[in-house]
Amino acid sequence: MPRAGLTTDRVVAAAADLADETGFESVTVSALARHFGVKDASLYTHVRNLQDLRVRVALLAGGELIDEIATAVAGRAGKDALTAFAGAYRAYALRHPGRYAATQIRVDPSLIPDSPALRRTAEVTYGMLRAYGLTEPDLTDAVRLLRSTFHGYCALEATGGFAAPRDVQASWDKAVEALHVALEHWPREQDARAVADGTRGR
Amino acid sequence: MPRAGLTTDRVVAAAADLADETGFESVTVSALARHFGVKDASLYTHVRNLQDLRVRVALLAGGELIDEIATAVAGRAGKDALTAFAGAYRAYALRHPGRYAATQIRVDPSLIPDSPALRRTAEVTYGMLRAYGLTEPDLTDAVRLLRSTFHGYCALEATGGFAAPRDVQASWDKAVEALHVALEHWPREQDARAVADGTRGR
DNA sequence: CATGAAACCTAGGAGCCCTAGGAAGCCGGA
DNA sequence: TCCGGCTTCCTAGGGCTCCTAGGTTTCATG
Repeated sequence: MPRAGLTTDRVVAAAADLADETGFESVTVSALARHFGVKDASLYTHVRNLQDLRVRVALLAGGELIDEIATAVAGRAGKDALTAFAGAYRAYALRHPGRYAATQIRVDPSLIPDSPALRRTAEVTYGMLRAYGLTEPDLTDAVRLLRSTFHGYCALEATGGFAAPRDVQASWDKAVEALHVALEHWPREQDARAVADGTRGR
Repeated sequence: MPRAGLTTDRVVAAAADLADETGFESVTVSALARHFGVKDASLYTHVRNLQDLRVRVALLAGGELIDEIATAVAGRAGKDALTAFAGAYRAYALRHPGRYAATQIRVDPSLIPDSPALRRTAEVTYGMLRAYGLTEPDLTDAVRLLRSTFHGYCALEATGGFAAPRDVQASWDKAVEALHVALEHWPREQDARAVADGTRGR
């Protein structure tokens, strides 16, 4: 019987495709083995276990995502860069729902430095914000705000969270504009004082 | 042998507690049966299947969440209401990670009208935004922006997405302030035109 | 052609979801 | 008090999953 010619990369790529088709949660060693016409035990030569497979898919997807974002942002600045970043981000999430879901798993922090994708993500994101003239810690706060909104929007959209009869693309564009406004009028110290005296718990 | 005295409500409540302790994904019929000292087949008297159990946990958590938010928002308006809403939202997500994760599952749209929690969520959210003077479709856009940011932030925080050495609570406070700024300077039509001529894809 | 390193296999254990049908507790009314 | 009858909980079992141990086959290389 001829061999399937499996490698770790081929297995991971097939897992990513399967995730996009049927959902990241339903990516299973058995289903993957069926796809290759192979017994499931055979896959454990190329992948340590299911967790390892998922992490590999996550790193693959994270790299693809930041590559597309970096391409879209290249040569742009300020609002221009922000809308390009946002567009590329959501486009990837819609085009590759399973891969995108993979990027959200909790990954062992010890192997984060091994991944160039995560470092590049930080570089591109902070670079995009340079035009807004923020300094630490506001810069980190702004990055967290953007990541949260982008991810939250895509996650809610993916799970059917936006039921209202309003075009989702139009809402997205408005949200990006609103974020741009927030970045331009970023709350500084004197503004923060007023809120601190208000209703915040601590 | 005395009976365990199970009911659907008790099973769902135990599932929610188990979710908070060990994660929503690891809530299993078998584990739940062990918790009650009962065979797993016995639970199928009270719950149709695992999917049904998860939906019930989601509806329970959604109700609890909106109740706490409504209590926090009551009697407040504008920025005051926004910070109260945000604080109650994140506090629930941190205190009940498993229940909160449950609220994010995709639920059959046909049984949404049965759930008063979802209607109340819409009422409270739209009511909170009244002070900002927005009208449709900006109102829906703003609701989507807030939900996205709140959910995205809590989701990223839960999966360890915020690695930078910056206090997460402080970042959250800044994000809420930034959202308030965005709502006060909400981009209107004349502003939108400038962006439309810019880099947006379509 | 031999040999060593892989890729791939069979066999099997354990956990999970779920169904079908039987036994046991608990309630009402006679 | 006793006796149906309803409900709860059980045993039994099938199917799918992850994963390990150890054997066999394929393939490249000397």
